Amino acid sequence: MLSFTEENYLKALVQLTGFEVGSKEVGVNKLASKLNVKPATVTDMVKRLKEKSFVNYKKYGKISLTDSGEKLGMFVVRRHRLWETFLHDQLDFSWNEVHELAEDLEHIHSEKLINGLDKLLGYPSFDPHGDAIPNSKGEIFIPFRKTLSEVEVNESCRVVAVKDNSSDFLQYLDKLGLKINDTIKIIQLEEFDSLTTIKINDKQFVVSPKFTENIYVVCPTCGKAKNCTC
Amino acid sequence: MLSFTEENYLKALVQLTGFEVGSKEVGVNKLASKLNVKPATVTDMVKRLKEKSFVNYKKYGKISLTDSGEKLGMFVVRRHRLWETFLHDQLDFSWNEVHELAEDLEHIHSEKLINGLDKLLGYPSFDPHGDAIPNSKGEIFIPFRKTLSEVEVNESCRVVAVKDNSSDFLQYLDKLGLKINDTIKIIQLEEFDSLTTIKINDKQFVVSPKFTENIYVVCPTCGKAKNCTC
DNA sequence: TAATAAAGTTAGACTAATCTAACAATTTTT
DNA sequence: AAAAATTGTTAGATTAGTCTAACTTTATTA
Ligand SMILES: [Mn+2]
Ligand SMILES: [Mn+2]
Ligand SMILES: [Mn+2]
Ligand SMILES: [Mn+2]
Repeated sequence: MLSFTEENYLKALVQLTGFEVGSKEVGVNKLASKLNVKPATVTDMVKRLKEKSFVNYKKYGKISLTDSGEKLGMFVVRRHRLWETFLHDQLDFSWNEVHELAEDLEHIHSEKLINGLDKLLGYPSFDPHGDAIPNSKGEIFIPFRKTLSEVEVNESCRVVAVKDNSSDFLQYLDKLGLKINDTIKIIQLEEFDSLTTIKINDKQFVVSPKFTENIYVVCPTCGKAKNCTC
Repeated sequence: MLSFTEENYLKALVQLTGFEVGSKEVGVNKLASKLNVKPATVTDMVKRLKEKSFVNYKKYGKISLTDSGEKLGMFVVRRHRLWETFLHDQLDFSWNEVHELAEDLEHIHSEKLINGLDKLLGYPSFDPHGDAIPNSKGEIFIPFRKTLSEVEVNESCRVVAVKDNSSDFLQYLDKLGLKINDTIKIIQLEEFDSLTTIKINDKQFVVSPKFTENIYVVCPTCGKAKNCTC
């Protein structure tokens, strides 16, 4: 059985090498800062994870997940996102309250519990932040999306997810009244400092790249993010 | 914040000194065997709990809970029993599957979560085994009950709780088809070896004291266990 | 290519929770 | 009251996960 800590390492590796763009490998320092521990600690732990065949690694080299490591990490993500959905849908938690608690709940080991939860929630595909939920086989299907910063002036788009899940950002979105599935129209873009004027539900706001780069959107008509001919 | 282990000690102390009959104090050996650790381990831990003012204790003396220790222990029991009820009522777990999982879930710290669960479940008073659930103030109300072994021949009674929560016992009850709220009639008692003939839903069984001493019942008419004049 | 910077490792230490084995105090029995 | 049994404590060891400080390897830059 995996310890909480081992699970956190595997989940972090999935997040850093799995569904993020870029490489399938990661360095000790990056993993350490993701987990808020010192590099020395990671070196130690990675050796143990290698012992158990969850990672590929050699001294001074990069770290990557083995198939079994990736699968286990993916299940932690599944549990995390299902709990977030449960808290949000069944217990009326807001989207900025669910993450912290899910960090604990994700370590409860029971396939029956998690599949029961999945059923209770109606087999949701996305969590309250719009992130895809891995299925009971550990498979995840992430739809193509682009960030709001990639949308042209005068175009409209539909919000499908939030990239930055921090409580600060989510509360800012609440202040703006922005929710998943809302439509945003780009009114104007100031090239000089990238400040963008947008319209959400007929209300107009000026937002910075910190906003536009952290909102995932698709075409409101066809639901695609690429090659949309609408 | 309390560790899992500290919480388990406080819960065990509540169970041994709180709602069981008898003394409000307990010895190191008894606590050790309840927690499946060695007495030496308990001595150590009890010193730490005393440091934090959760127990009263002096060398070679008995252990008892302080008010704050009892309150915290009672909240662990509340969480445990609410989770058991959730698993049973919402996720269709049987009453012999809930305990083990609740042993883990009871350590998730969130007042909001637990009160949300309480509301979702309709503020239940009893868990799937018939045990009283402490309320959000940490108060518990345990109704008077007697064991089936105290019921006279030819009398009927209603099952309100199960004393032995072991999976083995619960599965035996399932085999007999016995559930909370069922009515049992004592048909005959063999004084020699205390074997008892009972009737559950018109079916007759011969059971041993291991059964009759582990089933809590009340009068089917007035719901009382003492001074019933029905 | 040599110097410097960045990234990674090692050694040694700490804490919480546990154990075993030896010992000490208390209680019960004779 | 002495012996025996029970109950509880102490000392020393172990394990997982973490840290700091010193050191080594690899990468970047001049
Ligand atoms: Mn989250
Ligand atoms: Mn999420
Ligand atoms: Mn239980
Ligand atoms: Mn119970």
